[in-house]
Amino acid sequence: MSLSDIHTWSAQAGGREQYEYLPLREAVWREGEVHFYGAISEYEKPKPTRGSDFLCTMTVVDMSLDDPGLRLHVFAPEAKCPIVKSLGDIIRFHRVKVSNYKDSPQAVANLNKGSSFILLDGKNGNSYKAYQKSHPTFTFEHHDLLTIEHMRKWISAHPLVTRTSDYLVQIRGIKENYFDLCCKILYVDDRYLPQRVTIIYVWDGTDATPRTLPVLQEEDSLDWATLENRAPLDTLEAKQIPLPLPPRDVLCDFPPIGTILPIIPVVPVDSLSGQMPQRGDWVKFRNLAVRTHAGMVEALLTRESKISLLSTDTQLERILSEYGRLPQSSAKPPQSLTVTDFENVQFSTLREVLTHEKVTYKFRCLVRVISTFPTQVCNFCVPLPVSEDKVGTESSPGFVYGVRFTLEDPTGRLHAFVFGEDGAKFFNGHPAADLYSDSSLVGALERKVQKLLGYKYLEDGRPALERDPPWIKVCLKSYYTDESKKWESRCYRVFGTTFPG
DNA sequence: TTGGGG
Repeated sequence: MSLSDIHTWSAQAGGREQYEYLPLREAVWREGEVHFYGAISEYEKPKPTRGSDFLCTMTVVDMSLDDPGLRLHVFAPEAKCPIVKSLGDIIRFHRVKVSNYKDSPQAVANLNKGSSFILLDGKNGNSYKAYQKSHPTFTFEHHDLLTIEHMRKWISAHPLVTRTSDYLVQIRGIKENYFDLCCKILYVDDRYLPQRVTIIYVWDGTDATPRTLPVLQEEDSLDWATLENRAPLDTLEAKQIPLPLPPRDVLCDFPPIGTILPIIPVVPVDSLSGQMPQRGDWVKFRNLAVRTHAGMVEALLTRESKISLLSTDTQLERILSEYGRLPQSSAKPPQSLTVTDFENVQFSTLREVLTHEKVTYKFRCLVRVISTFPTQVCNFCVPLPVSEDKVGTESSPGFVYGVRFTLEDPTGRLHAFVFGEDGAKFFNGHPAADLYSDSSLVGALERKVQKLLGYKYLEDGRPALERDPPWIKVCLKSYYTDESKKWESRCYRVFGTTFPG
């Protein structure tokens, strides 16, 4: 029995009100209102309109019209919009108007004007119970059962055709002002709800291409004692270069590789309630805007953006080669201005450092130094505290290195301290000294640090406004400063690393 | 009424 047999038969059966369900190819040509069954091949979550309704759009297909199918717009109060669970589900619509838009047929259903629908699972063997219905009562005859069974068989044998977009990129390819992205929702951060700021963290397994950074402003007024004790992940307080990351317990559930892209809705949060994706979902964002903030790429969800369902068989996974832990944009094999001890130790991503199960541990990473504290090289060394019994003796006080680097790789950012002997080793050939009395040493160190921070110079010798730090290898160790709050006081240090300069 | 693959 063909689909049109079923459809025609439906008009003849039974005694009460009858609906003739048209094959979509026929519905497209029919004047006035039509009824049809369709398999959903594309679906966009409901969006507010300028009017009082929400608009939910989708593409429906059947055996008579499967490429590209029929675009369907549903106007309805937010609470009545069809909420489709998976592509390939089946929707039955009554009283839909088909018209033409830009030389293609287009169907419009208006729930305020008598349109109604039921929504069913599209997979074989599932129940015939609608998982959503626009009205408390609806017709359901034997022929409905047959149609659903017939469509399910067809759906299982026919891959759904979805349109591709010229704007579709992976996170590693984000460049343009607007883009589309297929990605997994890792976390929806509502911590800043009082200010009604929500951040949607997404991932697709690829690394964002590193951005240039602004030159650092002089800012040496922070107190060292508070620096080491400040929680390294306390994002909102970080100075100059922010470390915006979800809380550690959330981060621990994230994959170890690939950039986490924050998507920030710049529409009223209320208008998003119906379309806010859930943790774990794979979705397609359409028409996101790009913003770069402190050298990190962010996406903005605007009024023009849309959130679409993605078919569940979409699987994206980075090939875990020997370079799986290395940034996708770095040279292979990696080039580095530094040399580390333990060259045989495998690289870790900064996310692996941040989420490692042990508080104290040692790692080797490929990172960029995106800022230093202090910013002025003449403050890189501090006097050793003079012990009581030495006060008044002849010996001049010694100096040690005391610098904090902000490190970045595609997976995260953290602060790492370069202290004492580890600092002297890092700044190879320049032992700690009273830098205020040694301008030639300051000059030598400045040249090193500017290389590290990726400063570029204009033709007249002035530093360019943008800089592009190179990749360097570093050994990192994690430790804590407070026995009673090990995780809260966790810090990182650079060790076993030499920067010949 | 509302919007529509930029």
